[in-house]
Amino acid sequence: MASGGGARRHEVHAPIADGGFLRPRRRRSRPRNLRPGPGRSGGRTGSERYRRAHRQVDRNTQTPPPPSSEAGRNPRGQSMSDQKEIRVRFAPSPTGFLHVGGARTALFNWLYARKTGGKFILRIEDTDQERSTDEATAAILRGMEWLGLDWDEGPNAGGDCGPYFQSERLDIYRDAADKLRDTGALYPCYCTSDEIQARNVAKGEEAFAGYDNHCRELTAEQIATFEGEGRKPSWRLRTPDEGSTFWYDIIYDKREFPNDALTDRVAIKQDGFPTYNFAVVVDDHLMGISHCLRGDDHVSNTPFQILAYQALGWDIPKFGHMPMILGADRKRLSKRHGATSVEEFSKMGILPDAMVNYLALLGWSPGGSGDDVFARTELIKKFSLKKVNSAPAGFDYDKLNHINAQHLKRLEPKQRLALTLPLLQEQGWDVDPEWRVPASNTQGYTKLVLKTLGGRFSSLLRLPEQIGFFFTDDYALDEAAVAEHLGNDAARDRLGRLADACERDLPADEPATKEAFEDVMRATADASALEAGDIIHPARVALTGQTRSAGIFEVMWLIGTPRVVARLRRAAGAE
RNA sequence: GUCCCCUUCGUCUAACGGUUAGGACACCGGCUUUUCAAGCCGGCAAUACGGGUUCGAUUCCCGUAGGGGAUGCCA
Repeated sequence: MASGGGARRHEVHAPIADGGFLRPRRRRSRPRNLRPGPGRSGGRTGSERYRRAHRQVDRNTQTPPPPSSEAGRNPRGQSMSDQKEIRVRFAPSPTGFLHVGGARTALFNWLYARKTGGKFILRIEDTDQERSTDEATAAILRGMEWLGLDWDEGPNAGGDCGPYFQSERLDIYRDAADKLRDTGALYPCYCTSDEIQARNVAKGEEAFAGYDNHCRELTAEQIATFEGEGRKPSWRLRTPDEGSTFWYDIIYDKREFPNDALTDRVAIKQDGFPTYNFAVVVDDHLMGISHCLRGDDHVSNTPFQILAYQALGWDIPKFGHMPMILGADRKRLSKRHGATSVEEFSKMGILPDAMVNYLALLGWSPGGSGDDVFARTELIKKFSLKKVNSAPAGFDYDKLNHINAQHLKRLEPKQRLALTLPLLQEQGWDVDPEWRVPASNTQGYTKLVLKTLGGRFSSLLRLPEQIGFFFTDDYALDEAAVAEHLGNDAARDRLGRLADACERDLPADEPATKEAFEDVMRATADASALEAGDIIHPARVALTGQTRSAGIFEVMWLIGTPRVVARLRRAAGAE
């Protein structure tokens, strides 16, 4: 933990840190080498140059930007990024499936790009060799495709700023790191995390209290000793001890961190890979990212990243940190809350458009009053980063289901058919010419079946049970319904009479209309001095196996006379 | 421990410092109907707490409580 010393620190250690201003500016003699070369060890940790370099961008650490100008929200007090092309990105690390939090982050970036005519870039952050897998990358890509979040640059899409896998950009990070080593902004640290923790504990602090800047001013001898022991350094970014680092967050407005609370974080790991915090800066800059929109959990990484931009002498993008998504219990969303990967939602019968609609509503709102159901195009039209909330949002399955049902209901007949046909195939359902139904093929028949569903077409999962009895005689029977409506002689007798009437009064060789079925049904009821309902309810159970269905006369019309009669007789004969 | 953030009906949220605090989900009731949905109509339900500032605070400030995040050579 940086304490005391302040700016004087650099002076005090000048003999060590500043190897000599007469020295020719160091070339990258071993650009691929992440360790200090033998001749380098004295090297200039470069306090002087570091200070100078840092002063140039000090605007960003101490002086507030000009007040109340249009550019006032720009950390650098410039308006140029307002004219710059808008480029945003989603940068998942492939350590698992695409979960709702990541999907929402991706969505907001996508919406912003589509809204502004900017570019949406997908970058895979696979610098963690231990945890990154190809399967996870594939799963994330699948998830993105399912959601319909198409990217303009990235895997399978190409682009001028590739490669889009961080693991293929190691040279690039090395060059950037070399630049920083030259200025002394990066210095070697030989501590292991165990050692750091042990020191923290020894000082009476918590083990995870952070790095204590132990190796900040190592002498040449010390470095030589460590190297002699065969230790390899990580490279940490020197952070200032005074002042503060701040930015104007698109969502939170001003965010400020006192520099003395910042520790020197690792930029290049011992294995030569960059840390996330370093790679993200290099990539965002090189890929021309104008707006860095990400989860709220990155807020405390931002000062470090800003410092890295400054050390590199690069423009700083705008940052926007969106609230987290929590479970219904306000805890971080996890498996025990139910589905968390977008593919699970797909299996649950959620439409991509509905998922996108619901996710957009988590932390964002179009404002005003009215319906919350929006088509994708409406979402793009209405979306605004300014309306993004700063409070974490809880995930609500009820609302997701409602929005899904609404999207399902608004589908065109053609779209409904397209969703249903594969389902039919799965079940092996087909239309039989013997049925005497008003359609000659499965597709036409299904179209009619779906039409009867009307507003009942609200769940893909329930669909098979909703329409099964149209296609097969082997449909499920609701036992309670059977017991209640078909469990007595009177009801069975009525169904027998209805079957008789159907055979007697309906045309034998052609499909009967639903009106004809209704006439027969009502006439049968009248003849026995019954209410129509007394015969309709048992008939529904007999014909569909359920107490609830589409209008019964339409059902009969689509099932066809032979099957109607057979099912009625079967029920009538049941004991 | 330290740093940062958040807090409006149960949930998602709206509200230039002046509103009967609005909408959506869920829930309840009614209408409609051959059932179930759908649809339509109606109902229940909130500014976390305590102090300020102000003629007036959901809104601005401070504190408290609760929640979240960070504090990694994970991203």
